Amino acid sequence: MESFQNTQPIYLQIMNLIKKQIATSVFNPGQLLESVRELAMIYQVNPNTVQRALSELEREGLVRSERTVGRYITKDEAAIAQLHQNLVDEATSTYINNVLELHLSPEEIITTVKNRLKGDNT
Amino acid sequence: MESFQNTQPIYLQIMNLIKKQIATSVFNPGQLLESVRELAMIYQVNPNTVQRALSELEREGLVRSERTVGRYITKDEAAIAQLHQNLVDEATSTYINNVLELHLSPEEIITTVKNRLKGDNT
DNA sequence: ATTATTGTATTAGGTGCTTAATACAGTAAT
DNA sequence: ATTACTGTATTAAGCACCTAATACAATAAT
Repeated sequence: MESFQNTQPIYLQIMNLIKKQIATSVFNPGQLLESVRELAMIYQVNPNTVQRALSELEREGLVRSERTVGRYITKDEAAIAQLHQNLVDEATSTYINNVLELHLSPEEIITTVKNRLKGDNT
Repeated sequence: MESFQNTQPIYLQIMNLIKKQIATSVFNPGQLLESVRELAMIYQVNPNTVQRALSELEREGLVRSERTVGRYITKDEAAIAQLHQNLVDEATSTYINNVLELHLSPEEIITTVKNRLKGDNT
């Protein structure tokens, strides 16, 4: 049960979602993933779209497929730690670039983040 | 002369680009904008794509078109200030949500941002 | 052996985005 | 008046993404 934006390909959004779940141990190393058809039901999308997302994740080495059994999350915990770090770094870089382009000073950026964390505005 | 991602519609990327330029006074209030055909040359895209982006910006009240003269940036400086604030808020919300989902604590978020600002990693 | 599940592949159709090629009406300058 | 520029509109084509409907080979459980 997930909803997706229409401004970005769904298969990319699913990839990012699963990456986050791997990086935060929602899926544990070596764990068997839900089947393509199950995930398609959960996400309310076509099985082909899930297949596309998982194939890309496999190409990146984060999951591997056992042809008639299912898909497993990688056991490589170092790779998972690296994934987590990359996701944090990428998000941070994107954000800092954005607000620098909006002419915020480093001090203003810090206070902006602090204020948002205080207010807990989700 | 701009390059765009292929994961998001170009007209949306152009909208965001122009919004930033309005919010940071690259374009001043009331200023005449480059023509559709000029912008298409600059961005290396089809005039129709620029037209689409500018139409949406007009719908949001940020530019207005003088039918056979050109397009003007809004004179409403309060609206521009509001635009700037909205862009900052939206970027910050998106970022905080992202890193919270990655299980970073508020303290870790602050130090991550500070470190990135120190390192000046663009 | 049969049944249900797995990943994978194929075909067809629909939609949105982008490009290309024109065209038109109105303004400004010569 | 002519010329060159505006925004705007239309048509056709191509492409990526998504869906729907199947199908197949291999595994696991009964």
